[in-house]
Amino acid sequence: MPGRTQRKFTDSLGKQPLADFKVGVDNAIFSVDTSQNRLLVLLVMRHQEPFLNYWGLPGTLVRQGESLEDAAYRILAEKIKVKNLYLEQLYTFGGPNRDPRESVDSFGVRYLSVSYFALVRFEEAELIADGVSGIAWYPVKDLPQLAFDHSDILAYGHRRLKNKLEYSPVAFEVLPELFTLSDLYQLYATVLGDNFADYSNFRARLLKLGFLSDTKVKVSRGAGRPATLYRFDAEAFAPFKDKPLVFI
Amino acid sequence: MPGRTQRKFTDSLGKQPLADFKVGVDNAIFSVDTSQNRLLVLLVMRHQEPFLNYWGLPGTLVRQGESLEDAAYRILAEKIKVKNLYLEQLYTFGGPNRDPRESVDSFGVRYLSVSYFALVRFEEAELIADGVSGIAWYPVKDLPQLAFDHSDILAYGHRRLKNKLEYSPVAFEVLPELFTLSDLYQLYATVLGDNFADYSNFRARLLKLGFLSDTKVKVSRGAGRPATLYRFDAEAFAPFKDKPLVFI
DNA sequence: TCAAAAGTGTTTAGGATACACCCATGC
DNA sequence: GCATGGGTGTATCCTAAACACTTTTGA
Repeated sequence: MPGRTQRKFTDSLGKQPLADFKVGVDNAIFSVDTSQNRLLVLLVMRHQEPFLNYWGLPGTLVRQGESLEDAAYRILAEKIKVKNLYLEQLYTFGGPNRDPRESVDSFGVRYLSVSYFALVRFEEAELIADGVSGIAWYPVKDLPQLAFDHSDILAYGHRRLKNKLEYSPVAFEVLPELFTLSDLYQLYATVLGDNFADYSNFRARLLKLGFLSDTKVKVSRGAGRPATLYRFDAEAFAPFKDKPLVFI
Repeated sequence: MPGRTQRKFTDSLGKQPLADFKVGVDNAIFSVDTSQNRLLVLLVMRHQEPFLNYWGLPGTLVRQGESLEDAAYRILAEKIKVKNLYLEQLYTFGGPNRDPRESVDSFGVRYLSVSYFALVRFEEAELIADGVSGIAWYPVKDLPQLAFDHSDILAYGHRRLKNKLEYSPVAFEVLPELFTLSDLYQLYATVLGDNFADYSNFRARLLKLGFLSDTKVKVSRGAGRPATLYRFDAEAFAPFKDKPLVFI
């Protein structure tokens, strides 16, 4: 489990031989459905053992000549088409016996999982249905039982996503180039939950920071006053790198 | 490099066979020498290729039946004796060709490194000198050239340590059970650098939070007014878990 | 008695929070 | 006109930050 550890030493293995590993990559791919205020995660139905017919995170084993990150992009590209995304490494799970395959089809080969988390734009993400395999967005508040330790990975990814939003401009990787302040607010509010600042304060704070440039263009969406479109100005954001809680 | 990534997809490997891995664990072990206000990191001199006679992080390869964390504790215990420590996983580096051994002595075996970072109490840490191997504390501000990508790992570990201090009670894992507020302040100031709050404000803030219990015991260290010894009250800290910036 | 370290208090400026309120549009 | 969402302003409270000051010890 990620996080804090405090433990006694256990050095009693003597001089065991080295373990041989296959390395897997599992992706926790999130998106935000702003129309329904839901945070979603991409799950795929497994069609082979172990955990046949369970939902799980899209994953793959790393191939020769392929970097970990390459593998993460490959499996992502096999499941959805997106133009914009944010991706970063999460955590590496590697205890012995975490994967049932270790006991059966192998001579002591261990399976290690490097997990990645990604954020993609829901509206532009096209799921790739290959005819057989189930693939679907699930609300993180209402998940089925998952294969392996994928619920742990997901919980950890969710926590990381919330933290990221608070200090880094990930949101803009996933918003269209031009967006309204409510778009931005919706995204924050649905990811961070309800005990989040109110709209007018969020608005005032962000505008004051000065890295959102007003395009003067208005857009009308149904009823109500038309909203101004803004653009994220990466240069103007530079001074805020490494500063905590920019967005709170 | 850890952190943000945004990149085009590269799926052009066709159906390569899976890669076989050996998995290494590298530890960035930090400690704080409060008497000299320096943040230190533990380095060992390498006595074999690759990078013969370079300094590097203490590391080892994972053995059969051993978890990643077990391996991290094992290598740590081989180098120093400590009673208290904090240890957590950092990042996994696993691109092809990051380790020179991949090209020579193996048939396509890849080397992957899972890095851990640890914080130990400087005063109680006893280096284990095995006669031959060099092993030493180096100030992070003044490092020699390191083997592999160990400088990257270290830089990342340092960043993580600074963040941890700001919201989590790691400091108390590494302070004696009873400590003075200056002890605590020194630790924060030397890790976080000089643009840190002044002593009196730090003091006032922490006491107000209410998870430091006054033991009423005074201790005199040379000249100056004797200091009060405090104890960290984990229960009283509970409400602050998951709250950002508790300590700065 | 003086330097050194611990501990207290005060002042000020900026930001978070909670609102009340005005504006522009579709129907 | 009126509901709907966008946008502005203001009063209050709190805390960060800077700094002056007092207390208690060893030498």
